[in-house]
Amino acid sequence: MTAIEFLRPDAWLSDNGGPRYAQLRRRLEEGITSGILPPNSSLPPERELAEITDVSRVTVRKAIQELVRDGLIEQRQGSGTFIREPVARLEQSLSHLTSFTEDMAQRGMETTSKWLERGVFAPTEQEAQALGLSETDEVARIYRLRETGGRPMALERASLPLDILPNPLEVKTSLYEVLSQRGLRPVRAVQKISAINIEAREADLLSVVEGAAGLSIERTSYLDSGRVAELTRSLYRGDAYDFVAELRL
Amino acid sequence: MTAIEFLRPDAWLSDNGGPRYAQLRRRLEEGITSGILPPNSSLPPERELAEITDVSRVTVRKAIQELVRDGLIEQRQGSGTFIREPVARLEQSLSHLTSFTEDMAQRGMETTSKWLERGVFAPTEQEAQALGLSETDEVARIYRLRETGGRPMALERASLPLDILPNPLEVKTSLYEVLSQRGLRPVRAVQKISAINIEAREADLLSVVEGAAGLSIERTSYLDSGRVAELTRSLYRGDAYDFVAELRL
DNA sequence: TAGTGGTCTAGACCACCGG
DNA sequence: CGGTGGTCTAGACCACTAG
Repeated sequence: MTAIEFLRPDAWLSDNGGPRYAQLRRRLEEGITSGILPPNSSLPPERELAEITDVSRVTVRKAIQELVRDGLIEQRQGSGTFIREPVARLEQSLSHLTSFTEDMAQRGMETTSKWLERGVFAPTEQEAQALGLSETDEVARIYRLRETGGRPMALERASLPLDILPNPLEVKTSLYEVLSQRGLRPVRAVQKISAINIEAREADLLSVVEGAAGLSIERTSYLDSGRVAELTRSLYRGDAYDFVAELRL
Repeated sequence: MTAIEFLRPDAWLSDNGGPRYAQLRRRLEEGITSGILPPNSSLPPERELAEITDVSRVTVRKAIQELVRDGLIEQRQGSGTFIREPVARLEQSLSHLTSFTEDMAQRGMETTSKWLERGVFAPTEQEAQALGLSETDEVARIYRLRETGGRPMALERASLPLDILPNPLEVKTSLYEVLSQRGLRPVRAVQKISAINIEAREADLLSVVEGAAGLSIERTSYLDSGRVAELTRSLYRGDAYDFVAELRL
C-alpha cells in the first residue's frame, strides 16, 4: 500500500470521530508506527495532502504541527516534510557526579561540542550570588551545544570563578578533565530538575520545534573544601534523555 | 492605562518585527509581567482583540495559543480568556524515598486525591514483568489525580502485587501509610525521569493545555528483602514541580 | 524557476457557558 | 438567548530550497 492510498479519507475520516485535524493526526501516527510511512521518507506536500484527505490546508497543518512538536516528523521550509528517525534515548545517573564527556566515552559514544560562548565576563547577579563573587570579580563562562553521534543533545552553560578556571579557552572537550588536572574537581553537587517547553532560540540550536518538552537542570557543584566550584544550567532534549535516580528511605 | 489602550498596535506592531503573531504574543507577555493585565482578569474576546490589534482572528489565536501552552493564560470555551495566577513551584527530593502525602503534610499543605481507578485487575505485560507476576496472578492498582491546595499537581498510577496490598480500597490518602501498617514499606527505589509533552487526556485531568511540558517518572520500589513492592508511573505538571537531587563523586 | 513550507486574511458554522 | 472559544474553509502572498 502506498502512502497516498493509506491516507485516502474513506478509511478513517468520519463525522463523529472528533475534530478532523485530530483524526488526520491519528492516521499519520498509525502510518509512522506501522511502517507504511518509513523513517526519512517524505510526506506528500501540504497542498497535496489537503487534496487527498479532503480537508483544508490549514487543517492539515494543524495535524502536522502536533506531530512535529512530539518529534515524530520534521519540516524543512522549501524542502518538505519528513518522517524522523526514531531517537535512541540515553540515560544519565542522578546519584553520581559524572562528566558528560566521560560518561558518553564509557558507552563508546563520541561527543562533540559547538561553542556558543567561551571566555571571561562580568558575572550576572545569579552567578555572583551562587559563586560568591563580588561585583568587581569576573567569571569564566562556557556555553556550548553538546552532540553525540552528530545529533544535538543538550545546551550547557557553565560558570566558574576565575581562580578555578583562569583560562576557559583551555577547555576543549571535558570541563571536568581540565578541573581534575588542576586538582579542583568537584566532589558534590546539587541539581534542580524541571520540565519546560523549549523556547524558539534554544529549540533551533537543539533541532527541535519550539514548545517541545525539555529537561532544565540547574547544578551547583562543590569542591571538597565546601566551596562552590561551578554553576551550570543545562537544557536536555526530552526525546533523547532519561535521568535515573536511586532513592533510599 | 487600560488593557485595550495597551494593546493598540501603533505602539508595538511593526513590519520588520517578525511574524505578527509573535509580536502580539510578546506584547501580551509584557502586559502580564508588567501587571497591566493582572491575574484573574479577562482578555478581550478574540474577535475584539483582532479588531483592536488589526490582525485576523486566526493570528490572534496563534499568539494566544503559545501563551496557553506556557501556562500564562487559560481559555474556557463559552466563557473567555483569563490571565492565570502564577503557580508556586514545589520541590521534591530525589534522594530520599518519601511519601507524597507525608511530604506535603510536613510543609503544612493539604493533599487530596481524586480516584480514577482503584481495584484488582489482570496485570499488563509491563506490570507482570516488573512485579514478577505470572499470567494468572492479579495486581492491585490505584490511579489518582493528586491535588494540593485544590490545584491538580500530578497523575499517579501505582501497581502492587496482591499479597502486598490485598485491598486497594483500604488506601484513603497515603499508600505508604497503609504499607507501613502492614510492615511492608519500601526502603529503596529506582526512578527514571523524563520530560514529555502532555497528551490531551492527561492534560484535561491536570488542567493544563495539551502539549504543556510534564515530568514523567517511572518508579520501581523494593522491600528490605529485595523484592519488588511497587511500580508507579507518575506525571507531574512541569509548571508546578522541581525535583532536587544531590550527586556525589 | 518551480515547488515547498510559513504566514495571513475574511468569513462561516459549531459547541459551550452564563444570565 | 447572546457571547465566547473551537473548528474549518478557500485563497493569497512571502521566504526558502533545490535543481
